Amino acid sequence: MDERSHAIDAVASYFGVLSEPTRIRIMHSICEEEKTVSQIVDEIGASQTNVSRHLGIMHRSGVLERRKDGNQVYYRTADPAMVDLCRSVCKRISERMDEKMPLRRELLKLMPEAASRRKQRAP
Amino acid sequence: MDERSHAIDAVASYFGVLSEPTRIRIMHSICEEEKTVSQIVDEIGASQTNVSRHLGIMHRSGVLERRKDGNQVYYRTADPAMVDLCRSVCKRISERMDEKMPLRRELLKLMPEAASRRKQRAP
DNA sequence: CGACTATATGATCAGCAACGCATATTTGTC
DNA sequence: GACAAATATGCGTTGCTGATCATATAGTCG
Repeated sequence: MDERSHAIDAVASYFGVLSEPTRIRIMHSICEEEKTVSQIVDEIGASQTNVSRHLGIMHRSGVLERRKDGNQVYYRTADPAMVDLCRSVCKRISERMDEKMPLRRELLKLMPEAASRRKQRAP
Repeated sequence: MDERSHAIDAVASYFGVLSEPTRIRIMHSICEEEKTVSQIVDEIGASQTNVSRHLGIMHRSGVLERRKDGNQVYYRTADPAMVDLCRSVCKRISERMDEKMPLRRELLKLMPEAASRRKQRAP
């Protein structure tokens, strides 16, 4: 494994950290201010086990930092620059979604169930 | 599944497309100019089947566009803005890698053959 | 038409990643 | 020390994903 491959793996791995809906929710939840595990659990509505696992993954891969305060653990984003970049990506994706489905909003108003059943996987 | 969940899934899914080393190689290979499948296969050194599959995934998820010319198929990036964003992310990750391994440069100086392999663009 | 090249795809298998459950660990409180 | 709260982790299950093989489709050339 040469240096280039290592760099490529690192980049892919980083994107992989952001490729989970739950982890995106976590990012969104704490991108402005640090929060405890319990707070995050309450906000995103996932099990404590699961949130703790995802936080561990994000922390080990350098996306998040942790701070312990007594009984609780606060997590925060490790790199403001990266957060901004991710924000830009998310924004751009939203724009593209709108371009591709301009009727989306209207459809959701007209047929909420059909619209939500509409698409399950976007491979 | 409400609208917010759908957006979150879309974002995670998009990052998922970029979470594969082979797909990062493909992106890197064609981010400047469109290329045929064969060209990409030769450049990144993966099987034709595999490259074709990854190209299919990237195309279906809107990352790439295709153009057919006779016998061959040209692929190109679909969104220059997104390419720039990804470039920024990659750059930032590299910086973070350097921060984490400050001895890296020194090690490379000590092992010249590794260093000489370091930065090679396809001719 | 037949041979050849370029690309895509169905079937299959292995590996991994996410989840839930139960449990461990740490810390605060009485 | 006993107990409760907050967080982490080992284990087993399950579903998704990527790689490979064989084959299909489409276009080119003679």
